[in-house]
Amino acid sequence: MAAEAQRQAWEALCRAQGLALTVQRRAILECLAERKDHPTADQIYQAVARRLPGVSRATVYRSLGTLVGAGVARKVGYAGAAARFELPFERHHHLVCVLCDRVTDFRSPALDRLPRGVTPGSGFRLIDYSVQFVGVCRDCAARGRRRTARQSSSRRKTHEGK
Amino acid sequence: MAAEAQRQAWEALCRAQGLALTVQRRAILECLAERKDHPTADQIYQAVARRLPGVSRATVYRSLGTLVGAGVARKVGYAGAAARFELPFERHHHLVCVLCDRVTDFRSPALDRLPRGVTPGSGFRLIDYSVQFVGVCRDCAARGRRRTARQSSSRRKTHEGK
DNA sequence: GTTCGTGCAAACAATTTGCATAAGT
DNA sequence: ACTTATGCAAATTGTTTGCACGAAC
Repeated sequence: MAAEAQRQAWEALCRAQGLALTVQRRAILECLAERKDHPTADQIYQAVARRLPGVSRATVYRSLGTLVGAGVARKVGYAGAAARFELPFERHHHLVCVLCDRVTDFRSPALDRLPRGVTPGSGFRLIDYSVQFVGVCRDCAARGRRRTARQSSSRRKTHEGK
Repeated sequence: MAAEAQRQAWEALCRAQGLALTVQRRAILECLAERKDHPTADQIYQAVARRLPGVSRATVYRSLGTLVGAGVARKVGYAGAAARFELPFERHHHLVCVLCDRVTDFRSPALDRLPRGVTPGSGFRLIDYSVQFVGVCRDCAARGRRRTARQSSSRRKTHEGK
């Protein structure tokens, strides 16, 4: 697996920008590397806390901010909902569920060379782009739900079960 | 101007779904129709409150939710930041600034026929899609800012001035 | 030894909710 | 009349911050 390569890549990135490689940051990055869903900051906190009891939620939020700023991690998700994170590997796009806010990756060769001649003009400094498909995910559709029942999110429990 | 047509369109939409056309909702929709930026719920609240003193922030949030659910309005914006809203007119895409969270419309014929053969498979019920360009907007680039100085947001003041 | 990062607790900001009242249809 | 929205206030949730201590370079 390319896990090792991936780790080295982010370590290099951090060092290049003078970011200290603390245990906490490593744990966060490893957490992101392990899961293919797009955890919220709080979910990451919980995962990290399992291996690293005593971490602070603040640290997770702060680190995520730093890592995103450094380009090591990426922030995705639906506006108005909790931010979700991922490691920026190969280009892909996102399916966002308006009901549960969950994000699913979506790859499509057809969409991969978008910015052909597309220059978000007038001084906009492009960092990244992706196509966002908004809709209702399979799970929510199956359950026939309607409202954004904002499933008693994080803070303590780890819902969003499978 | 097509303003009148637009208004009739959304009134029809609301009626079709049994949504009451209250003064508040009208005000909200008119506010959205008037401005070309993508106001946050709170900014909408403030605009509406100017013409309709006494409105409640809760009403604005609730109405926006309802309207989005009915397809009369659309929620856009950057994950983790305050949600922003717009009326869903002709297809367009968004430039999102990671520094100030502001959203700018971006039209591009090249991007308009995206979902050609693109089927976000496996049970995902597509409602809408758009390309999100993430980066630094001209203003922020000019100011050479760095951090998400989360400009002492809304609640009372109306920054984001231009 | 500095500088940068963490933990804690508290502050903030964004959004939601329960309930009684006031519209809308 | 009946149903659906509003206003108010309070509760939740998501995220940020100030400060003293501890860890990386």
